[in-house]
Amino acid sequence: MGKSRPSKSDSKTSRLLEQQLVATKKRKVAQKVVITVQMEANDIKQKNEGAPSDCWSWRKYGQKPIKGSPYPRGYYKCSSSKGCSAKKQVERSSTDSSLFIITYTSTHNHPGPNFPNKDSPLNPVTQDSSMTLQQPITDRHVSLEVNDSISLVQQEENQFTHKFLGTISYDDFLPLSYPQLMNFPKSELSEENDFYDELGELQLPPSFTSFAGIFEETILVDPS
DNA sequence: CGTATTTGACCCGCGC
DNA sequence: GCGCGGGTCAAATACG
Repeated sequence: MGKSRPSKSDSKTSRLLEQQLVATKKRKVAQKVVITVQMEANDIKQKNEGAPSDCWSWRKYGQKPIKGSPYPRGYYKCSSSKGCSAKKQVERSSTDSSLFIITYTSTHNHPGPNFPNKDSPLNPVTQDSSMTLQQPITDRHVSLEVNDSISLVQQEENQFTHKFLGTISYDDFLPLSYPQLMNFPKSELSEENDFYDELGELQLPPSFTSFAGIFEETILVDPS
């Protein structure tokens, strides 16, 4: 009978208050990484209808149809959501059903549940990032991208200006967990600058540069 | 029976 | 100010 949610406003209110408090107290730093995964129809038909699985466990908490796309977009949260605000969105390209667009937001606060062969995902990426790149490339190609500009797989210039597209194998950067990759020691970011400027001035360690396109977008919200 | 997914409602920001 | 598009919540259901 009851159609509307009873105590929705209450929880919402408290949550909103909390968010506001946080936003007011300290500026919020949001990170976003968009990667596009090209899979073969073979792979899709095999078993994984949805997105390729990474080493993290995700809990689906929503799905919405996207305007202009026949495929819906899935919203996932980290399974150990207690204290971990890592989120990801999985979407299929409207034109190429073999193209998956995965958007990662925030970072993990805990070690992954089952990590194949790496030390720990929480480790800063200072160890063997270059080694990963030398692994054989599998059949799935991945492109990583900064910002929410949705220009997909293109061969742009090799400069990491504000948009960079690289191609590495999916399995290669899996053990590194891309959200954690964004933990690299960046120079002090001016909080009042546009991220375009930021990305232009980003100083990446040499080993990192060879990663071909794993970047972050940092959004700074200043309460002023 | 416990946990993950489904699914419609709700909320919010933005453009007109 | 209103409508639209996108993101999240949470009750219900499916699944193990």
